[in-house]
Amino acid sequence: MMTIFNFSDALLGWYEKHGRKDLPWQQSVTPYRVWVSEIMLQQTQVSTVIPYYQRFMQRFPDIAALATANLDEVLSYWAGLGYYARGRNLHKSANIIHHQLGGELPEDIEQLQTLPGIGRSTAGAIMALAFHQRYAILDGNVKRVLSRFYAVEDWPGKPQVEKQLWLRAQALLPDKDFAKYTQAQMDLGATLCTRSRPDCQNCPLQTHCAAYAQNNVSDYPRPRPKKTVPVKQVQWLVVENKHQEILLLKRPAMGIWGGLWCFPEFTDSELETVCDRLEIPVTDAQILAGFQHTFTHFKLNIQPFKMALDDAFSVIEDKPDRIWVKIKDIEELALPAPVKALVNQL
DNA sequence: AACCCGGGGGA
DNA sequence: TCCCCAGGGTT
Repeated sequence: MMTIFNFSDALLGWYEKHGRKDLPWQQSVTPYRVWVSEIMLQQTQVSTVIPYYQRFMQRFPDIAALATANLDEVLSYWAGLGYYARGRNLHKSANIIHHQLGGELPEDIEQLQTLPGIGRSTAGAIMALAFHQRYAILDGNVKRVLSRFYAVEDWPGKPQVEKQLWLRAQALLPDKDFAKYTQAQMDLGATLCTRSRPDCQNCPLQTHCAAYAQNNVSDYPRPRPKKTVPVKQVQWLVVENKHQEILLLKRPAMGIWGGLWCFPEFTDSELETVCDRLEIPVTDAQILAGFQHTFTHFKLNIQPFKMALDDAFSVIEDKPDRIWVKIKDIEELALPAPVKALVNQL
């Protein structure tokens, strides 16, 4: 008697033995806990997320706590995780839920996707993990697994390819155990069908994996087309007053490091112009060690300077987007990684 | 140094 | 509808 290979059965069987069941967001599961974890897990690996998740849930244990907190505090809990729009959107969505949707996450995929920060894949994950409904996800793990399983000959980020992968993902859904199945896919991609050195010998899908049959698993997924990245130059000014406080400016909500605190930044301006703009006296600046910060789309060459204001300067009061802060209190603030790195050098 | 990754917003 | 953007971590 011939049996047909069943993808979801194979995956679920593997999950029972080898899947992860002790992640923080798998304990006392609620839609809110699933939601926060899924947002943090966008672009970010489990091991990085865990400590942030613990701290975040301790401070914002439910939707009401998050909605009523101020955005700066939310961002300070996000600082270091990257992609700060996620934190802003999480806060914005919590407010929409708290004030307009009766305080609970909607149990409806269309409505979930209207909330800022929740796209199709995250909505699918919430529907499956929190509400046990039959929805597919298509995160990086699933894209990698399916690209290999079907030997997909194009970059999975390409819109046309992505569309096909969604269809595949939906076609493979089981008819029950949606939460387990969703977790199983993520676990397989994260722990076994990894980008480098996948453990094909222990893979439940090995017998029907097209890439494995071709003996070229590591050629999938096909890479993103390359682009050359521009290098940008920027100067940062570390201004210290007589109270050993540092001047930080809040960046605009849009763009790089939106809403986070940074050193005053300039590119070509004269020091005099910069001081003028900052309403501080022109003082000799000392050059500090430069360093580079790399993004996917560009590189940033950062040249910091330090300026110590003399006793004659009386501190101008803080404004909403401008603050004088003691080094030891700086940890409380939402700072991008290279700012934190420079602070640690001071 | 190259590569990875969900969603928003503008072209 | 497509392309660009964003940031820290891993390899």
